Amino acid sequence: MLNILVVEDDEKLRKLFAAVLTRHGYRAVLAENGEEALAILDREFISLVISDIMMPKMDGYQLTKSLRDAGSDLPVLMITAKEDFEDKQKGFLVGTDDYMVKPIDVNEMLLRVGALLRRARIVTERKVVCGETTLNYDALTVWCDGEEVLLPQKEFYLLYKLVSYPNKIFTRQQLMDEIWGMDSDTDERTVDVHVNRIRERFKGCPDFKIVTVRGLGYKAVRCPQGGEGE
Amino acid sequence: MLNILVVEDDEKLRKLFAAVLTRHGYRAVLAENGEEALAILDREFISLVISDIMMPKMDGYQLTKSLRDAGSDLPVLMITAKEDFEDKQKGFLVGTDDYMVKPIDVNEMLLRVGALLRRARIVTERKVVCGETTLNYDALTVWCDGEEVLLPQKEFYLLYKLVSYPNKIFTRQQLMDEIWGMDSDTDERTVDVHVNRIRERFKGCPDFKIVTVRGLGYKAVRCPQGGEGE
DNA sequence: AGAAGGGTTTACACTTTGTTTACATTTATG
DNA sequence: CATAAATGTAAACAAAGTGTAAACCCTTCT
Repeated sequence: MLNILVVEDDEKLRKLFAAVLTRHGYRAVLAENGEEALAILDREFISLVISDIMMPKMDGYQLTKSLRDAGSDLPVLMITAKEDFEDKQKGFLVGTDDYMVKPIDVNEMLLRVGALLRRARIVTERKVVCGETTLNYDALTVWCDGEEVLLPQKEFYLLYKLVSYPNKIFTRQQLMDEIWGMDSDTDERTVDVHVNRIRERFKGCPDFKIVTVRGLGYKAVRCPQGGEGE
Repeated sequence: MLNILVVEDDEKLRKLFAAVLTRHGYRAVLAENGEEALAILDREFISLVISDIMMPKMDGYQLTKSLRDAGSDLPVLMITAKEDFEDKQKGFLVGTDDYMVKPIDVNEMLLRVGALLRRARIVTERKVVCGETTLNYDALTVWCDGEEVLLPQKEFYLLYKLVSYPNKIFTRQQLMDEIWGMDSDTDERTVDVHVNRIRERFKGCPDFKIVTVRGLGYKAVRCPQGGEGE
């Protein structure tokens, strides 16, 4: 499922967009301004941002600029009012990928979202390769040892996160925030259980291992491969 | 060899596209505007059109419209500048199949060309083969296991869609949008019921399987066959 | 060694999601 | 017009995924 972050201060619009996106198989994540958006981006895997320009606290330009400055190439679809439009260079100079002028036609929005996602997917195939093993984010599958396994969502996202940043230690809290969402009231121990399930499932896989870092959390390590001797 | 018609008034771009396409095994046919393009289409067998929107004499919208009015469903990949987008209805309503926003990334272009051709082939051949099984779009029939079965529309289209893109996961919503239409108010669960009917009907068929991806949707997988090769 | 503080494992309960069935409604067909 | 076929709806049912808790097992530190 693709997560789309909608950054819009007008509640009505926000809800409208969310409804439309949800209806078309995306998951909409909502923020009222750029600050909130950045916080969310920090902890959730977002595939595309739809952002208004005029907003309190942090506007769309600033938001996009922050993203680009941080080296992200997340696609951004900007929403402008006609009035804002005068300084249209501004928007694109900071790295917007596309824009729409209010009033928004939701079908147009869907088309643009589709086109941007297609492009983004082309540029960044969402796969992680680790030795002979490949994780396919879109299919929730792991190709390992000659067969493709379909994982449950939580397990997959957890594994994907860990394997995407090999050797990086994640605290349980970080993992919870990212995969369960900030406002989940699930117990931290649950992470352990899922790690256990993943370990069980891939105990035969020679390419990676999930290592416990006592007192801190977990990390994935790539295992050096046996073209060499044992 | 597939012929691709490039309609672009900027000579530099035209040559760039031609070079890239040629290098990847297509034959590029060039036109400077819509009028020229139509003339060429009249006398050459073209598989796909890549057209700029803004051009002298006849623009991309008009070209596409002429094509569609003449009953052609040739795939058209439109190239737009961001500014063209103002009169948004225009582009998509006349039947563009996909679009790219300038500046064009040629790799992206190739991928989109590939995708469109693939889709077009499915559309024009109007049948999909999967192992020993053949789906015939025009007759709504499935040749499987030595006999031809006529399916009800919904069941057929659903199956056809899934089998046309093996391994690709479709959300219920995507399938609804495609087969029932965007503004259908039919319940998503209905998809399940049809999937169930299809499964029941083809439980003996060894060539494909419809797999549930919990929390996401459905996908078709081709079953590796004993003995047979590719 | 023994206690304390993690971490792991297991079993189970609960929730969410998908499947199946029966039936009502609509649409095609003779 | 009658009948059958196709489709949609609803409800009962089944299963997978997920979370909780408790028991167990290490490591570390005094």
